[in-house]
Amino acid sequence: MATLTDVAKKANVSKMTVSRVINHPEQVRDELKELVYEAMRELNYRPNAAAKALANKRTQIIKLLILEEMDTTEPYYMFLLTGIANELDKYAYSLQLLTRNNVQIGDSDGFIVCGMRKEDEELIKNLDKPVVLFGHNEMGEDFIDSNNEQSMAKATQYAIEEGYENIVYIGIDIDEPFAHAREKGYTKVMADNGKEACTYTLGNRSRYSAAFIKEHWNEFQKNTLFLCASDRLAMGVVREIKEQNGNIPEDYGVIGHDGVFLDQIAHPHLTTLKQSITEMGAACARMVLKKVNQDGKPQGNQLFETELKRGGTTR
Amino acid sequence: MATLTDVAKKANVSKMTVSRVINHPEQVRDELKELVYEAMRELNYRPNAAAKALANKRTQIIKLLILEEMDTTEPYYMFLLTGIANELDKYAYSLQLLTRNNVQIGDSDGFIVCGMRKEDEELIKNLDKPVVLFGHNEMGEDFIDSNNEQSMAKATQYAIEEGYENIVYIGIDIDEPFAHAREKGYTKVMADNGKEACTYTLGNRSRYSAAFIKEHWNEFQKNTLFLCASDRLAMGVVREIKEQNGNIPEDYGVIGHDGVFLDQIAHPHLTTLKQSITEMGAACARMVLKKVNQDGKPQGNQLFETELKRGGTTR
DNA sequence: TATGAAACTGTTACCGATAACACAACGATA
DNA sequence: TATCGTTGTGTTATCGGTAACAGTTTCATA
Repeated sequence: MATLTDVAKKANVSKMTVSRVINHPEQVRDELKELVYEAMRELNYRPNAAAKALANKRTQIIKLLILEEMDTTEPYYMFLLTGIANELDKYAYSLQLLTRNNVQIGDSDGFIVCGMRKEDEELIKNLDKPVVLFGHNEMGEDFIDSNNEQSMAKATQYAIEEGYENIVYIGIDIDEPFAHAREKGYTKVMADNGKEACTYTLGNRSRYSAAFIKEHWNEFQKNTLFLCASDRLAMGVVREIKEQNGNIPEDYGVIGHDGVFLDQIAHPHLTTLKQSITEMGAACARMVLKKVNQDGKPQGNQLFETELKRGGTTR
Repeated sequence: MATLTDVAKKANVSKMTVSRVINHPEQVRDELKELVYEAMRELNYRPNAAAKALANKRTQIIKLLILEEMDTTEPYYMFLLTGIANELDKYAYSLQLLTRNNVQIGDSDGFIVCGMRKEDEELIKNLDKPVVLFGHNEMGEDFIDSNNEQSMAKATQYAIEEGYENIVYIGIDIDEPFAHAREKGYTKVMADNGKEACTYTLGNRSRYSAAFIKEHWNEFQKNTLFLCASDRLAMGVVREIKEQNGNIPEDYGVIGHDGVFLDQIAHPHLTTLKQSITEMGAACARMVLKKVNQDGKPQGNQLFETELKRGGTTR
């Protein structure tokens, strides 16, 4: 592997000049810059991350802290991970995976935290390095999230346009911002269209939503659409409607939310609001790195649109 | 953060002695060792990975190369990842996630490769650092895998003991060692018990197995168990049996394989052969690190047992 | 033409660890 | 007692970068 020194020799300049070309190119004459770039190309120079880290008193490590229990968790973390990892890679940063049990181990330059619940505030506040959250929060931390409200608004609008007479919202029974935002998107559009909102909330398990449908089956007339706050809930709804011999999608429609894996496992495939998790992961990575380089300066937040992906559960 | 030098001062020895206590403790007198340990504890010393990496001409990075397409992939990679990451963490190593598209980027001390197919041999052979595969292979590379043959043998045995008269094997239609091993486990136990093997292979999609059941429904008498090479196939089978109004688990049994996520999504939960992916991940990590420290010396392979996890699809 | 600020570029020291070598203390051997 | 191998510890140089400072060139200005 070629080093800075090799490049410097080849370009007939000092190591420092090469280092500058990389980190502060504006301080170097164009002429020399060209020479250096040329030498780097010829030698296929790749900076040594360890040396860089040592000199900068950095670790070149970002930790990803996953607070959710993984065995109950949906597989979207895989996408998040690749999104983050690939982006970090570009800056010679690497990713370290943490769970609740090993936060304290070792050093890093920053954190990305996901699966956070309210009771984790304390934990987050104790982190001594720049933090970006994956998921909305109200404690003022920078975050990346889906635009949950807009997402559900879009779905509701779509359901109305498709002519579903009754639109029932099945939300998640948890006091977290994302859950409220999703519900709000629904109620707002319903109100705007002079329709009456009909909202239920359940624990996020397909058997709960299945049980719910079973119990209330006679209340649901034909031409009803069930707008669910997660694909998991949507799956339970679909399952029970089929059990009751209801017709999907003619008489009953179902829309889920998340669009990661579950929607494709379901039969028929779910109509869902798909999040672009990989992109959001990349955004998380960019945001922490920026924050690291700006000495922890707040970066605000960034919301991503979801895509309405039509499956076999709506007409 | 305390450094080697700090510890050395506190213990009244040279840096080198401290370094030795860490890396070659047998070369240091017990008396001094105690002093050093004491100092390390008091200062809460954590070695600086970057410095270590630089001095050792290592990167302290292991790359995980995932060759499968992730959107069709089951979420067990999350478990694999945490298994690997947590283990690497213990040795101040970090994990870098790669997909097919960015193998060449940057440096590392070793590779863990998973989702490998035969056509990837070339790619693997070109890796210039120690490699451990997750998944059986016949190219002589060290690997970690489930004991697929034994796993299916166990399931077959179980099905026989439970009194299922006919046991049909639904395998995956792919020419890879794991697929053959699973089938072999089945056929062997069937032969040993004087029963006739009945084997089909399909593409690994639930709609294929569902279609298959539909097509052959009249051939399957009551008291048949379907032993499937994946939970995905098992899900399709369950779906179609229900569709045909077959009784699960009384008249028809279904056993899947993998035990990661899908078995829990299915309704009822699948009886499946659960792999302990997290442990296997840790084993991968240990193996590459050992290989790295032994200059690439072959490590052989390691097979993990699966656990027969009873769900609602067998009696 | 002398002068000083601005714009570049080079030198030195250092980040925190380790290997290789140098050296001291020790007991065993002749 | 002189010599030697062992064992244990310290010294030095080095890994590949970067910041801080020092030195040089350039050019507008007096």
